[in-house]
Amino acid sequence: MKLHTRYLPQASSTCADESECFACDHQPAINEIEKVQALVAQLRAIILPEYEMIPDLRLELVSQLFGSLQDCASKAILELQLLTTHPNMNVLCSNSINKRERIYFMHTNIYQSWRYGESTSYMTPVPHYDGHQWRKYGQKNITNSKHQRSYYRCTYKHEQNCMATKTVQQQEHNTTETVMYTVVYYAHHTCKANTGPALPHVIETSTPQSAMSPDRIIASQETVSPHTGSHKILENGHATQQLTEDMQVLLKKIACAPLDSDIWEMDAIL
DNA sequence: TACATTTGACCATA
DNA sequence: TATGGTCAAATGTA
Repeated sequence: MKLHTRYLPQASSTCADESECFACDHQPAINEIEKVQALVAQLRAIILPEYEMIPDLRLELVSQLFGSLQDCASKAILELQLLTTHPNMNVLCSNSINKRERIYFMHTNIYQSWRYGESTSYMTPVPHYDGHQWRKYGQKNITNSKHQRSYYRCTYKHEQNCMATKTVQQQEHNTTETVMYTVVYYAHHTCKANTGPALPHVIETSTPQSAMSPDRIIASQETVSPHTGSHKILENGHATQQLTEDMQVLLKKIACAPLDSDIWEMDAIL
């Protein structure tokens, strides 16, 4: 897409109308969402081992729900960062730009290349759980860093010519007790990750292009050992498909469950 | 035995 | 030449 700058007004350094401003300082909100992410990760670490003892549908469902929580938080952070860090985003603050012009700008190269461009980095306590299947192909010591950087490519690189890669590196200084990792994604997945017999021990987070529909959650599967972090594919064939269909029914039931219950009982829904 | 990870070597770039 | 990214053989695991 070619950028047409004629729609871009002079950037304003101040926000004329905060109620409609896209580019105010959202850092406090980002900080709070990052806390939520850390807490969810800790809660998952407590709960999932318990469900490991009961190998039924609930383990998969709980894993997916945790993944969805992380995904929501990550996308919220991404959107907020988008509106606070790009030097041209203050265009959106200008009082002289109308809604149509804003929409146009958000489809231009400046916005799109930054939003979906060469790389996207995230901070997360759970770097392996992003809803895609990755294969580690390298690990390097990085200068001035005591932690190694790991290199991953899409499992379907050769089968489907998917060029998505990512790097994972533990952060030097963590502000909380939770160990945080910097995950950098390069390129986008062009593969269909649901090929092959992958039964979900699914945890999905931080997927830049992911959608939150139950269909998307089912289709995007990563199998990860909760103890080693290594990726595994569990073979189940027909049983996998049946389980997946059951999961979709379950998710729909839960989606329709009353929200005003004092106690959220999965057994009642089941 | 198949597939994933590890790790040293190689390559590109600044 | 140092650094970081990728390759591929060796190794590990289920």
